[in-house]
Amino acid sequence: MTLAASGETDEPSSAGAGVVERAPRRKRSDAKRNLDSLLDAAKEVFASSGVDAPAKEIADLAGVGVGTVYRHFPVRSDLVIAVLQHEVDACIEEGETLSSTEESLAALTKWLHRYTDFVATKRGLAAALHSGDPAFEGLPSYLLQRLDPVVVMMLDRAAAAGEIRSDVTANDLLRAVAQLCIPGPGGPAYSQRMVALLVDGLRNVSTEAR
Amino acid sequence: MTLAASGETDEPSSAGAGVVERAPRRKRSDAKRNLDSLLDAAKEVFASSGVDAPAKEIADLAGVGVGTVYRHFPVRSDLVIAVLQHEVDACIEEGETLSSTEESLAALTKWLHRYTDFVATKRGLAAALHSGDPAFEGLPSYLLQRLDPVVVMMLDRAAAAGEIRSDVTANDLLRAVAQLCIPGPGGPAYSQRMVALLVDGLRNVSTEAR
DNA sequence: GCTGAAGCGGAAACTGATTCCGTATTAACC
DNA sequence: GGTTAATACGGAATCAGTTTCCGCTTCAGC
Repeated sequence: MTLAASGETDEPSSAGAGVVERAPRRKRSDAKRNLDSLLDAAKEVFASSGVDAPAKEIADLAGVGVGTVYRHFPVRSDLVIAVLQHEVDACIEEGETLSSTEESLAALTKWLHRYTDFVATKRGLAAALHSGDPAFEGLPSYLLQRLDPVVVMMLDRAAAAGEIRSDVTANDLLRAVAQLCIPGPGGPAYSQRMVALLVDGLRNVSTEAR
Repeated sequence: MTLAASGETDEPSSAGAGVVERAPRRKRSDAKRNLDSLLDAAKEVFASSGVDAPAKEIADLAGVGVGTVYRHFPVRSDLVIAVLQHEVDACIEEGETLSSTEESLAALTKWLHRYTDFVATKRGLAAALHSGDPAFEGLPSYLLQRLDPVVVMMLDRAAAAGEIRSDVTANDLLRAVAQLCIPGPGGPAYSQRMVALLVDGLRNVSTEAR
């Protein structure tokens, strides 16, 4: 986790071995307040105007200056990640749950549709993920890094059971799904249909690369 | 074909019935020259810097002012369409050829991979298609409108032969393929693999919506 | 050659991102 | 409760790119 601005703990960590160092002073309370309002504001603005909403809009809603936004979150993706954190965690947990309660293919399928819903539902997220905009550089790698383990697990289990081909990686899948979630006419329903098609392709063992 | 700035013919069309009208004067030769250099320059810049390259870059290479770019091509997508015209035509022709020389499923499959290559190879095109940027608004609809007929034909033929499910439209497919062509690690090879997966899903009749 | 319509160039206005720095606030220490 | 240095703040300034606009130039038609 390389979150630039997350809260740390309140306690200043005691100085390292040997070197005589002044204990770092505690984080300022107004900074903490601002960071909180910023996160709240961002969540709201992202939901209504998308993750690429102008920085000023977030700053205004949070009642701070733009400078404060950039100080806490030097790049846009830091802010997006901070806001999405919990939802991503929930996604991971659900993957683990499905894995342990469902048959291997069903678990994978259900989870992919759940993930599709997650990505397709966050305004501008899918587009940002593939925009190539340096402001969002950190996003794809963050999601991949977080989600990869669960997906690998589900994928391996289903492949071992012979339910799906084994020449597609978790990375491939996560990226493809997110691409199919880019909004357009048809809304999330379109994305779900295309993901279903992809999953059907996954089940087609006959054309597997060897 | 709703190309805003394409060449028209040299001859001013004679006036309509009844109304006495001064014959419109011929298009100025310098304007034609500029339009040509603009198209040449755009083709080059699009190839090297992507379809979202700054207007100034194109203007400079063409040896004209930015104003001239905007006069001929009020929105970016007009210019992109003008540049892609021939390649799209070629794509359509190839679809017709494949249709008449190949077995139905093979024709569809080959064509989709050919289309994948086309989209994945034009710098920034796939991203622009799904960017939602108003500057590119016209692009998706142009491509859809041009390509839809051939794809519908191939799709129908394969569906009639029972080779593929019939609950997926040409529109669905074209869009999905273009989404999977958005560049990233793995290059066009990734796109081709994912399109192959999608096609495999298409062949899976068992889960077809009824 | 004249003339006015058509077209030109590039400066100006605008939009949003990002940096910067003088000022305000705070934690720590007395 | 006062002092001080570190920290954080706000928003003006800067920057990059798009888009508009208008005085000047060039061309087609005569």
